[in-house]
Amino acid sequence: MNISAASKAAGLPAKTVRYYADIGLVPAPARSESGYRSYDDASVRKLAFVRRAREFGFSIAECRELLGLYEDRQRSSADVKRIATRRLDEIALKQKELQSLHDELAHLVDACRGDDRPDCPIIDGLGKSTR
Amino acid sequence: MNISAASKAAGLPAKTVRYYADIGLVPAPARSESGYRSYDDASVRKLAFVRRAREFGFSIAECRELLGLYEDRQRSSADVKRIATRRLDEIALKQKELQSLHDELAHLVDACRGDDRPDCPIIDGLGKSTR
DNA sequence: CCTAGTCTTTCCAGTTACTGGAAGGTCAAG
DNA sequence: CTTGACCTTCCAGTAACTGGAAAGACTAGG
Repeated sequence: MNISAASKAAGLPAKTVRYYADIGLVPAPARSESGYRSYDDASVRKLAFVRRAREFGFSIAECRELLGLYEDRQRSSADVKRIATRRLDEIALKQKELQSLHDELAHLVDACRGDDRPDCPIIDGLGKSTR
Repeated sequence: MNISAASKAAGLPAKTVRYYADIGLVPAPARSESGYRSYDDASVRKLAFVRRAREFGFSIAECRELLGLYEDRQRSSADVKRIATRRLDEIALKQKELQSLHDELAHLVDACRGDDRPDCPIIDGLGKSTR
């Protein structure tokens, strides 16, 4: 499988696939005689695993950790749960922040007539410091 | 006012205050004889305005736009409302994504015993492609 | 067999929004 | 007069890619 087929199968841009090998996140793939990278199903699964983990917001460093656990037949699921739970806490925090952001901004937008007059509650609201 | 007083008043790190002038987001401040930057209340207000806008998730480019409107006595509040509403839509989208992320991950964590056995639903769940 | 078009390669640079750190000048207190 | 806190500039690094140029490889059509 050449890089574009593999990248399609994994759901990642080819550039990113190369990049992940460059930084050693995944092992460098075998090469054809002419130098083309060639991928098998196992590498594609690993790449897709990383894509999913990235979509879950895990950093590259965390993906490295998770991939290690993914490959380690001896790993305990406690390790994985610890990492995932931390991530879950972060997500919850982000949700709260986003909610108050949304509420504040929505309030400002509501208060704005949106006409051609220079008087604007949004601008005024942004100007008011919360600190 | 020297930079550290101004940065404290605006709620930004001094490095960031310098940076904002470097990229021309805010005008370069006056200098003392010895070369120290000196700020007045108006500049601090502008910096705080940017901080708030950044906290709302506006990009530097959008802040530039908003600052322009902030300073333009002729601007219509329709312009501002347009930008803020777009941002609000983005926030709502982000919230939805975060929610499904949270649900999926929470489901995996729930299904995980978190013991020392190598069998782990989180790892398995990440491995399963959604595409 | 040639050619056009699509892959693929490497490498370098740019993105976003800062942040860290070194080397050195300035200022106020004791 | 020396210490220590501030200030300056400049260079480099971060995260995680993304874009693009230049050049080699492969495939199908004529």
